[in-house]
Amino acid sequence: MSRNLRTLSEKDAGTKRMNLEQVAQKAGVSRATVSRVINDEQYVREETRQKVLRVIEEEGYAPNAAARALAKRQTEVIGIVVPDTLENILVNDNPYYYPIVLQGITNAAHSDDYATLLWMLHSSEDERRYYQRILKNRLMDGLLIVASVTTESFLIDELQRIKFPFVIISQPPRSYEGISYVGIDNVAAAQEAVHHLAQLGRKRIGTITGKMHNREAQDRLRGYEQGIKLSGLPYDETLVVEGAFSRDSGYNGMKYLLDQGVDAVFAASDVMAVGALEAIQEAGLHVPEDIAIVGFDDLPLATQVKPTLTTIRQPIAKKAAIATSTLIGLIEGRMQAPVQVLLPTQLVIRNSCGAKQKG
Amino acid sequence: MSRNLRTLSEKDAGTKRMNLEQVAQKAGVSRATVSRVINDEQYVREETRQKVLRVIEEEGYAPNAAARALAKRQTEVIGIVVPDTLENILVNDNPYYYPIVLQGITNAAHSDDYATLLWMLHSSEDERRYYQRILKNRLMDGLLIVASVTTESFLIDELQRIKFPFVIISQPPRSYEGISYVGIDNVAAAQEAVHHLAQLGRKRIGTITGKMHNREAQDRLRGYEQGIKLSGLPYDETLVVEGAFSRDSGYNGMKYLLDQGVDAVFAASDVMAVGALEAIQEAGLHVPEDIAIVGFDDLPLATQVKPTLTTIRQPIAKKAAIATSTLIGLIEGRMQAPVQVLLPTQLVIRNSCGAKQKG
DNA sequence: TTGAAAGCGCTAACAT
DNA sequence: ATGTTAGCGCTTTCAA
Repeated sequence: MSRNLRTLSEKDAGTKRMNLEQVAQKAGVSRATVSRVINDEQYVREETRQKVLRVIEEEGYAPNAAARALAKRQTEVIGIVVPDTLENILVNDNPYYYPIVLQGITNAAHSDDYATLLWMLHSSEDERRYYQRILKNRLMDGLLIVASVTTESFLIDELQRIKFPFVIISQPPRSYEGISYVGIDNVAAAQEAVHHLAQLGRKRIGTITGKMHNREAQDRLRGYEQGIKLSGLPYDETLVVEGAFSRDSGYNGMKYLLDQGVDAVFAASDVMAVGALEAIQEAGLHVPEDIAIVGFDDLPLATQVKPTLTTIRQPIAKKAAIATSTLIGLIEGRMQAPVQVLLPTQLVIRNSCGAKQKG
Repeated sequence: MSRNLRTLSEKDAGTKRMNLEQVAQKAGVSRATVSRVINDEQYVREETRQKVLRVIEEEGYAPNAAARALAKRQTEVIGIVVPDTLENILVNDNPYYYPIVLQGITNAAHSDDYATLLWMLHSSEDERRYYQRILKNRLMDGLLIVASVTTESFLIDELQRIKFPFVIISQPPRSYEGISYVGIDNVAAAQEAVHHLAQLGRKRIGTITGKMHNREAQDRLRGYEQGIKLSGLPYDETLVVEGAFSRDSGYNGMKYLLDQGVDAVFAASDVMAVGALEAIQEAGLHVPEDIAIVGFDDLPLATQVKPTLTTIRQPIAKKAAIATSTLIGLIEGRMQAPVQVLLPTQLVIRNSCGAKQKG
């Protein structure tokens, strides 16, 4: 016991921080005044403010976040929930997504002076426990959920029940009404991709979808259908094959589509597009001459393959940033849930679709 | 003003949480007893404990983290500093590293009931401000620094000055003495790689290094030198070319080494090894027949190229996990700084080195 | 424009 | 084994 005490005081020896009280004394004012200064409130005489500011600067004072959070009943911390195990992240072959999302979130959060608590699911842990741990943590004012293939419904239900502010990054399953999210318009994007291929004269346009329990996969398929119909082509469901967003599934899906004699393919992810590319080249065919490809995401990968990939670019960082400011708006009462945002995407034309004349 | 108040109370309507006091009342005990129960302390009669536990369960009570942190002067939160901009992360072509590290950290932290605050540098912000923001945040008990190519010396100096617990993931520059870190034994690893090539009969073994201001790059080069000498080969510095860990630099480095007539190459990263592979194949030569390659990292990439890459596997997640428990040990006074750990690596033999007979 | 004082929800002596 | 009490460092009325 006494040992613990000694250890603690020794540890703190060089670390001991000032508190409001001490700053107030040094500056010859009350704690309330110092509090007003650090919170940038009005009704502080400029002279007084300067005096206090000088002491703060000299002493390198920084307020104790826990005390502030306790008094304000607000922590200025938001949580980031990544409901995906590392295995999933790597298997999806899209390791870029999460770093970009995290960067987008922290960026936006920090510029509003919020810190971010990171929650990642790990494979050894069951989801229930994971979500419970998050829910028990009272150090957050709100939650950002990076949607995944796994089902975070328990978490969402709980959050709704206790009326805790949260925003989902990506569109949630259709069954969820009235929750806030920021996603992209997958239907419109896929439609544009397919329409583009049709405009280039392709007649038998196939598609390799994502896992169909996934909302984004569903919407991209819907966009494909609409694109086909709007282009005046016959809709042929034998040209639709279910993939899983991964390279392998793109490769295998393409093998199937080759048998169907397609002259173009819309892959619901760049990674699958690359898999498809391999299958085509292995079959001795050429892209885009024999078969045109359009992918989805615009990963760095898209420019690293030959031919470079025509693809749909989605604004990942922007999505994350908007979700973050939305959450903060919700927390601070400046916005009312649900806030639902769908961001536009952009068709990036490179060499795999044949729109560009070579040489 | 009154509007704000209304908004607040409305918002809290369904959210209002119990506090210790109320739990104590419901259970007919004092706050101290409830506190003992939730902190798993001894000296609580089993019967009492159960009674309290039941109320907690019924009411879904969870302690307020801010209040607890204030009283304990400990937050049970550690910070993760990623002093790399997204641009750097992507340019390094190793997007796998960070997700794995983050997973390793959160994993270990959560199992000790610590939460993790994530700090990422963004390109629009200067490093100084970034570090200052981190240092001002008083919501953390310690810091994990994911070492990078950029210089985090300001941060490290400050942390040392205020005696704030921190651990670096990867070996810091040699100029830092007495700080805690968890890295891998780069020298031994590189030496093993080179020795392996020599054992296979290779005589002119070149190397493509990382950026030489980087400690890991330096150590891998040192390991290369030692490996050459230990194998009884003449050390020839014209066989050393500086790369930058990126694919392009591997490609270009290999072009140079081809002119030097090497029969093997040790690339200080898998990504560079892949670049080198391309250069070799472009020159019409074969791997491993004409030139053998050993890489470093064992990324998923290593098994996705043809031939698959013989490489040094480093335990990234383990490194992160050990750094985390070390930090927590430091925070809780169970360990004394500096704690310096070097983890062993493992040579993974695949097809690019020629050790395996094909077919 | 400033100060006094009462919390915020919890922990940790100290008593009992 | 349990209760009492005094903080932890800040914010926020309220009064001056």
